[in-house]
Amino acid sequence: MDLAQATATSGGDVDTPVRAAHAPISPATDAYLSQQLNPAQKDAVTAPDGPLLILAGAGSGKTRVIAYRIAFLVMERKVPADAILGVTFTNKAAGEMKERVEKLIGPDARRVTLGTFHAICARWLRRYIDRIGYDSSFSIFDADDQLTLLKRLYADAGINQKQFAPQAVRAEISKAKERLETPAQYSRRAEDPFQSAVASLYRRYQESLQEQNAVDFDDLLVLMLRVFEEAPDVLRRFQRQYQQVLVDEYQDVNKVQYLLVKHLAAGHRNLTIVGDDSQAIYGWRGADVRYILEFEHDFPESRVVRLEQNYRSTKTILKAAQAIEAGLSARRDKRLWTENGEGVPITVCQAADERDEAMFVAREVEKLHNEGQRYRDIAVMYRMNSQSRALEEALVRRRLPYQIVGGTRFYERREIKDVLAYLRLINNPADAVSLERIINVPNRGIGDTTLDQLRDWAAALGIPVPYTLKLLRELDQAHEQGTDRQASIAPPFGDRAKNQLVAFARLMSDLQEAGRTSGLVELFDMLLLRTGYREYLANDKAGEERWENVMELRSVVTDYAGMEPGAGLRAFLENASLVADVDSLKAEQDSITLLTLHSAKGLEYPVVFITGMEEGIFPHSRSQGDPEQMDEERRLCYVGMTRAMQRLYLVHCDVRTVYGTPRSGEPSQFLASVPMDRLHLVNSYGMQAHSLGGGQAAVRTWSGTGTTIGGQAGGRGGREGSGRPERKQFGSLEAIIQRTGIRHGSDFVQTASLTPQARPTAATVPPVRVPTRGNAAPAPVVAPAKAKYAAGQRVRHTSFGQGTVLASAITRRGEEEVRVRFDGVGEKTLLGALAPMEIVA
DNA sequence: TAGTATTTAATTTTT
DNA sequence: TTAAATACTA
Repeated sequence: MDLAQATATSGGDVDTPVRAAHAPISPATDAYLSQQLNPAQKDAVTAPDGPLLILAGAGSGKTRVIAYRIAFLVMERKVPADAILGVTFTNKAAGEMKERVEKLIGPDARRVTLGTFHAICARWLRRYIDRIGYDSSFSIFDADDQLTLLKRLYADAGINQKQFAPQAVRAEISKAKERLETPAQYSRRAEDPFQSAVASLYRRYQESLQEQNAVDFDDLLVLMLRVFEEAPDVLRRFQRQYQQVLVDEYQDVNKVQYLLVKHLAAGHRNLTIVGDDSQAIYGWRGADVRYILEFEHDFPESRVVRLEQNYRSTKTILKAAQAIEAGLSARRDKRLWTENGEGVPITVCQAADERDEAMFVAREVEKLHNEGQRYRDIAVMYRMNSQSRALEEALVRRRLPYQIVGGTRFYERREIKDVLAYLRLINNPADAVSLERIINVPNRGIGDTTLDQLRDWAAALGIPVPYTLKLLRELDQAHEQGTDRQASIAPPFGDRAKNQLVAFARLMSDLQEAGRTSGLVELFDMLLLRTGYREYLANDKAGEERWENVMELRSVVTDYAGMEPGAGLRAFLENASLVADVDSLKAEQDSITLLTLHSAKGLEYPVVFITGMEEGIFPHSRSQGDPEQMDEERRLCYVGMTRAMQRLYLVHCDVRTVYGTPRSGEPSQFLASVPMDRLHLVNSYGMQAHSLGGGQAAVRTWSGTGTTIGGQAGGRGGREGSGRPERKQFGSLEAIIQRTGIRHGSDFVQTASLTPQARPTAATVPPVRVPTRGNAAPAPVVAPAKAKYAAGQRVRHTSFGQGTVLASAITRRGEEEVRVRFDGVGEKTLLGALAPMEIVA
């Protein structure tokens, strides 16, 4: 029996008032819920109207609870489905929620409003943004568009890019918006030169957005809030429509989202929020845990339900995660427990470097798969997207199927952005950022000079750039018809440039016409055809693949084929702007999932690997020194570990190559928090790491002295007391030269890194080919007249002892690369300056 | 103007 | 390592 049947059999309630909020629950429903839910979950689901705070620990079944509560509200409390508003963190979560509710109450579920804050606000703004001076065909700018716009504004504001990184300015503006500061308010607060620069940029930025009828991600929320505040009738409408508001992941809500929720629930106060302060990981995005911690302050009459039984993880995993949690400096008291078994110990692996780490993961995955584990049950997580590369390589090499979340996202690919820019411009002719993106893509001979002239002309006329194009077309048309018409200021272009501009303007106007009349798929095809985009891609190295991506986009477009021309385009664009990476995760596909710890929020897997458990990586170096940020890293670790159901692997490397240079890394402090009796220590071959000895020694290694750089050569692992050799890093070329004793200009030079003055002519030093590491193609370099090491030489290294030089070469970087066989240790390739060796004989 | 060569800079996490 | 900005050449 499902909930629908249960309530149906309870009978007789149909005539009772629409919302009998505190009415007793019908016995049938009650019995059904008791059977489906534990007592706390049932309390949460059946809680009476009014503010409700559900503190849901990891794996405590909160999605289930929200779905049941929505179903309960509809079926038992007779709240119309379209009077329920549910906010989730991702679109995927919204989709899943909808499915679950549909299973409980049937097709009515589709009338529930479910989505992310951004998606919901975008939808609402389409209807009401005209109240605050925008047009409903507004473009949504992503971070990339924001940067493009900012860079454009730099010149106008007389600021140069070297001084203040556009990235930093973008982040600062975003923060200001999250605090609801207008440019004027920000300007008043500005103290240092950076802030003054931002103040002026922020003002122009916002003006420019409005001028081109565009909004950024923050605006979606901020402007919706403004609508609420400036158009009370709209707010009242929403308040009336949504009798019940539910918000998931409330610990990651920011000020604007908080205020939106508060406004919506202000009348009836039927607000259900769900969250876990220990899982707050978006502080950097303006989220503030205080909103969940102080919920009861905000809503004194609120009811609190704690979900403390974990159904997901083994006792071992839960204990370990709680040990991480216990290290937080501030948290709400919780007691998460589980009836699940102890399970297997957590595996901690010490790998040599990221390739070794990836190897370990791949090998382990293979082993598990041979034991019957499905690939789709396995996830590999990391702190930064850049860490995925080595993992991918290893998985490809072993031919293991995987899907990756994030990285270069589909919608951020150049070809996709190009096509989207066309579509955006068709939808919103004022969109200058899109216009400038594609005005010369494919090449139309409209270069920088022409573009500058166009902008100057627009400025002189005092109209936005996109309209000057329209004007130019009209002038041209008038000219052809003999009814000559003059612009107040004559267009400054040469004939060639003018013709190209007019042709482009015609093209766009034709496409815009098609946008109004044709279906979306026809429009899409026409756009590709008329622009010659395919031919353009043919010249590209990766043209084939790019074209496939365009075709993939076309298949997405077909989903909107049935809609009205304008509306379909709008819906498609909106969706394209707001999809998150996790949204595209395919659960059905049997493949390993690679994703960042942040994207892993809300997901669960039987087997979880967390890689890069090193100081500086996780916790990230940018967080070190700031207790609040360190707490957030720790919560992130907690989130990651609690994704695991049965098996958890924590992997760290001795050496990791960051931006091309290897660095030694100490094991993450988080590893030291994990109770030793829950661990199984291995090397990258999955073998028990004897050298780590008893737990105590290992813990000491982790928390204190660190491990040896490249210590994998012999007995892998941190030998207690071996100490950590000083961190040796390549600095400037000067430093290299100093350290290696090679003088540039005379002894050797290589072309790429040296200053032009020092670059020799080809005649003086003939290029030779030298062997490089691995099987990579030999790098063409200039032969050193005198390298430090020569084949056959005996050398001594601080970590590896004595050895014999096999070969030596100067790399493109100007580093001397030396291959040495160390006595009893095998062959190693070393960069001279990274690991200087003493020449013995 | 377009294409190529070279230099420089940047690297957290995302709706 | 690589993307993006810049300089240079055809």
